[in-house]
Amino acid sequence: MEDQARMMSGLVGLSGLSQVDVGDHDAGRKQHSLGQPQQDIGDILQQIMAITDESLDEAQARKHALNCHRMKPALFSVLCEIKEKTVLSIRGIQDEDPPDPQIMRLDNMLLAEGVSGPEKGGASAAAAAVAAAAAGGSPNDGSIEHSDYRAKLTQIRGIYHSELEKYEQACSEFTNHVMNLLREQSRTRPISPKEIERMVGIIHRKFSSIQMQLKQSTCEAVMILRSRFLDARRKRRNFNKQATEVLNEYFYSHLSNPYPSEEAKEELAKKCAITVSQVSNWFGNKRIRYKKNIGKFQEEANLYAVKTAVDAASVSSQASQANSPATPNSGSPGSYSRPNTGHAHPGLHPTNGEGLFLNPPLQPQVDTQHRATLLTGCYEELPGGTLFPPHCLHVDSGWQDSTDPPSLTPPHGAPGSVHSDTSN
DNA sequence: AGTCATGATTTTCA
DNA sequence: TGAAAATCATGACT
Repeated sequence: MEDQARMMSGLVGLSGLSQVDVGDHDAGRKQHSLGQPQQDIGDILQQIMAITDESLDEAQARKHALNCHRMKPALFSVLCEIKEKTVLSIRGIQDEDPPDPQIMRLDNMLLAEGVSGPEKGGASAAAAAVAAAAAGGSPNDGSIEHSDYRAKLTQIRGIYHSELEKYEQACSEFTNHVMNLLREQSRTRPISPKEIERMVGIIHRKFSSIQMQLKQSTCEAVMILRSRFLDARRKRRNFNKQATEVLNEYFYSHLSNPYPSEEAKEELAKKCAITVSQVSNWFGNKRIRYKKNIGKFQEEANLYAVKTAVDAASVSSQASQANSPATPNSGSPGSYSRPNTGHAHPGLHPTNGEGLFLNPPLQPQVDTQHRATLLTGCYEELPGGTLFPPHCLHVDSGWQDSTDPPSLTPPHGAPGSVHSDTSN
């Protein structure tokens, strides 16, 4: 019996080499309950402590001695019996963990943001999504910001993958190490495959919690990057002077119907080096602000009326010199006329427009030579020196349907190269 | 710091 | 779905 106890203490000591709990406590407890004197515990502990001082060779030799001990088979069977009675330590352990919803959420998020998943599609898709969300920002530095965003996302992606790889490598290394250890120990004490499995599960759970932290940090980083990028679109930059002029020219020359069609918006956007949505914003703001305070915009309106009239006159005189003036604005290169005529925005404007305009023919229509002439003539007829009558607007019902198709005015003084100063 | 102008966003509506 | 209206946010100016 003394031999057996010594052997057991040796076994416990050996198992102490591993920092992993492999059921040694059960053995220790059982040993105590088998009636061993209390002081033996002290001996065992001493041996456990002593084993750390032993060299590897000594430990191996000791292990070998234990394995060759004549009582070893007997001890092994006793341990098996003990094990049988203590399977409860294994019982109740869930074999299969349901997938953690938190990890699933993080995974989905990382996939959507282009951090995990296929390299190319993911990152560029996310960048495209952000680009789309940021539509309305300046096209110039927008591309810079997009590339900046992409670069940062790639950086995050790189760090995430390298860290993930490290974790996975460490996890598999540690798992292998523990499994080898357990397999080796299984020669001296009973270790069921299920126990090994359980141990592997514990290790994987530990590592997956670390991975979750990594995923969480990565998600946070992407969110911060994203919010920073998207916040940039709120940063307002004034359009440059030329862009404002172009927009104002269109607005005041189509004051009767300041609703540019999609094509016109695209043309304007191109001319002003801004996006179509910015053009829409501008017209939306302009209409509402003009309507709210017509008086304030009177001077501006006059200014652009004169400007467009003068430009139209000069354009038409050039055209008459060079060509037949019969159809001065049709089909000529640079013409901004649109093919569709009539109601460009059916249903968008109130239908009660009849009689809203006190002087509809006075609308500055500079699309044709005749209209330009008419326009300049009209100014003289206007009383009180008011060049641009605000009457074309019915405040309650908005703008009347124009008899004139919404077309862009000829590119008077069109800026060949408009640069956004904003850099907006 | 206060004010105004103006581009962008959000809400509401037809 | 696009426009109106309200609101936010920022730049420029004083």
